[in-house]
Amino acid sequence: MKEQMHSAGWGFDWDREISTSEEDYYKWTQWIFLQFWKKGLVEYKKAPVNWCPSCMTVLANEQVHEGHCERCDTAVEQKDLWQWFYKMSAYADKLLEGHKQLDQWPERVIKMQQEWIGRSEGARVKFALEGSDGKFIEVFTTRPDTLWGVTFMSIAPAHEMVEELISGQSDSAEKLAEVKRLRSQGTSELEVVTREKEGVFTGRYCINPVNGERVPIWVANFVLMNYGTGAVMAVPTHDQRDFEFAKKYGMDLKVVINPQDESLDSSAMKAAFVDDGVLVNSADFSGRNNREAMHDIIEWLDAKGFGKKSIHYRLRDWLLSRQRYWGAPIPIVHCEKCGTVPVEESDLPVRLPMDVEFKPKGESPLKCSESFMNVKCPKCGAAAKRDPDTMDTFVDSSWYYLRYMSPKCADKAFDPKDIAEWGPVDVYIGGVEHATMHLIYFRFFARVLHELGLIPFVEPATKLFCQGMVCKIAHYCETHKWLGEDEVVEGKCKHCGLPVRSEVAKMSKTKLNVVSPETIIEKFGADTMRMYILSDNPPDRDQIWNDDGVVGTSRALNRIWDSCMDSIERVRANATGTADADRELRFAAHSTLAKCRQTYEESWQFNTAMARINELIAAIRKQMANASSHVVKEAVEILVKIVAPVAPHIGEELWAELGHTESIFRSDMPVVDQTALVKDEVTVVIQVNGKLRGQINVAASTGKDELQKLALESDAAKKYLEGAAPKKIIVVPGKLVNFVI
RNA sequence: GCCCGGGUGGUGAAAUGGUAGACACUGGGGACUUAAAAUCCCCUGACCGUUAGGUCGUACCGGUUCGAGUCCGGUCCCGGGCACCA
Repeated sequence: MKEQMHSAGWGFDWDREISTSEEDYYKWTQWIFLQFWKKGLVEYKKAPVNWCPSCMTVLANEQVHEGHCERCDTAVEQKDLWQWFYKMSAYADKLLEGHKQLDQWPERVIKMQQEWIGRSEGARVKFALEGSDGKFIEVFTTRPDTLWGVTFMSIAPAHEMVEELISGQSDSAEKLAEVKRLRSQGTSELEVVTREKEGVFTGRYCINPVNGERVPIWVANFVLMNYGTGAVMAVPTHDQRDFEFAKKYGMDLKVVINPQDESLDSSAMKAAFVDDGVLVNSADFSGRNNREAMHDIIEWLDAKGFGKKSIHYRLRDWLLSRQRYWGAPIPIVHCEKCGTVPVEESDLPVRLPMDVEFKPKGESPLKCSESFMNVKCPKCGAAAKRDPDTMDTFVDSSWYYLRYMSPKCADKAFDPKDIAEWGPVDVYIGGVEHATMHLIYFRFFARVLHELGLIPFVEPATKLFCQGMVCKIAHYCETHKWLGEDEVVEGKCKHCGLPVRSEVAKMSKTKLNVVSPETIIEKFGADTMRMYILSDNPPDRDQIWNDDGVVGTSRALNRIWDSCMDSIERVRANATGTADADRELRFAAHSTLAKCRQTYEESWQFNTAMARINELIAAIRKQMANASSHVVKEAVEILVKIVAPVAPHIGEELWAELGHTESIFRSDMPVVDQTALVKDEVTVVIQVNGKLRGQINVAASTGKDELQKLALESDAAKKYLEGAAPKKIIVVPGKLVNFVI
């Protein structure tokens, strides 16, 4: 990797190299954990993981296909584990608020983050549990206006009251077995939304506070424990998901909102009515517009003690624990007497042990290391155990930019002086795939570190640029999984002959569709590779990898070299050229210079800048023999200057060949001569009804009236107007004249 | 399914609401050469036409506009994300 970067000529400061897996880095990742702990932002709670009983390991959602393990096809279970969290949801509002100062971040990233954080306003409403002493189930709803239409309640399979609700009934065992099945179904959002909606009736009822109606309580596989309260009121007439569920299980339907001037018949409804309308069957609120009544309904709920206005976020707490080896060990000790106790800062780092067996045993690999696990409680000194888990690697990447600013700092995570000097990051570059996860963790960390007084800024990066993803075709065989390109022969798997499924996907190690730039460097050199990448397509657009065009870039660089060599002759001749040639060449050189400066400094539209460089090369070649020596010299030097940042090797070499003794990278970019950009003649298009019918060349200074006159005299106008007067004439000086007939 | 992007020649693409296809790749033709490579020049969206020129054309359908690849509404397809790939 490093070798590759060197050979490509990327200008990294290797003195700042860091490695998040080294203890001088993860020591500080652990230290930051302790600061979060002190601030009360660390929580230990139970959370489910995907568990493959055959592989004895925790699976990522992407390793689970239709409820089965990707590797061995065993049915995946959900296993509750005690795990560590950062309380990121407490920062939901602050993270949304922070978007206001991110005016140099792409709009789409902000949009995605807003959606991800998902602020929604509504109410929490308590439904009393029938036949209990004061117990209740609390729901969060964004639609308190539909409270009178509730016909059942759905609670998450993982809801803490499920066992209690179901117990003591003749068929409790069957129901619990069914709930267990629903619990095993996985909690990824994609899964939850796509899979068949299923439920189990608990046999119990709760009471709708607004009208005293009995509401059956169901356990439903589309309700998530980590969203809201884990319980939702169901209004099948006005929510499509509830509608489908009610139809499937034969639940009641009750209309509480009618479209304007129409009356819905619940038995005839084919889908939920989700638009706004007029409230009906809703006590005192009947007859009002549902949207307008919302606020009053919430106030009424509050006054009556039925519920409260509530703002809820989709953003969840950040699950840190990983049952893996690589990662920073969580600096916590579990003591029987003292509970969970943080490791003393002076005892950091908690080092990854070396005596670890990697056989999957269904537990963290660290757990088998006696030397690691057995420790004294930092509080009471009694024998205790270390936490066996390591941290999510997203934690490492949430603060590495600070370590880059202060890589050698030995006694702190980073030196405030360095951070003040370098931070925040001026331009942060990464793919959009990080829009919601990494970039939110990254912002969350900066905010907390700021509140801890450790960094002076709140937002970690002033400007964000998302380069497009490099994609390539990837192949998948049912038996042999992801295949490299050389393992596919005529659309079939080389190993078993089965047809492969192919898709264009982001390059990734898992999908075996990665290409390295080395082959291009070997064949054409680093300059060609660098320039080709910039020429090929706009940097923010996804790209399907293809190196067919590389020869074009290679040829362009050769032409630059040849032109420079030729120019040396011409310059030495001290020739005087024609005025036309001089003017054209100066125009080409300075307009290209202007484009490149603007591209490098601002727009980053490199592909079009590279196209303009090609045009300048052509102009130099065309005018070389006709232009004056000093103009040729100027044009060639501009060319070399604008090429050098992209192709530094050839740039430096040519600069020396042109007679300069100092490095090109120590010289300034030339300044655009505006007078060279002035054109005295322009082409104006003649249109008839918006269709191109001809063109005329006129002086650039031609005004509107004069242009209209000239256009009327043009051959095209004569031909298409046939002497008749046009209904309307649109004149855009310097551009076009459009006759409407 | 939801959120965010994208869709323009054979290919990568260009185009402040104003000449669609700049610049390249591929392909075709030619020059140079004993020959080949390299290099250079010309052509290369489709259809009609000998030329001049014309018609169509920016995923699809509709709208706004003198004028739409560009703006608006809807549809389809592809990619990214959906919280343990990182």
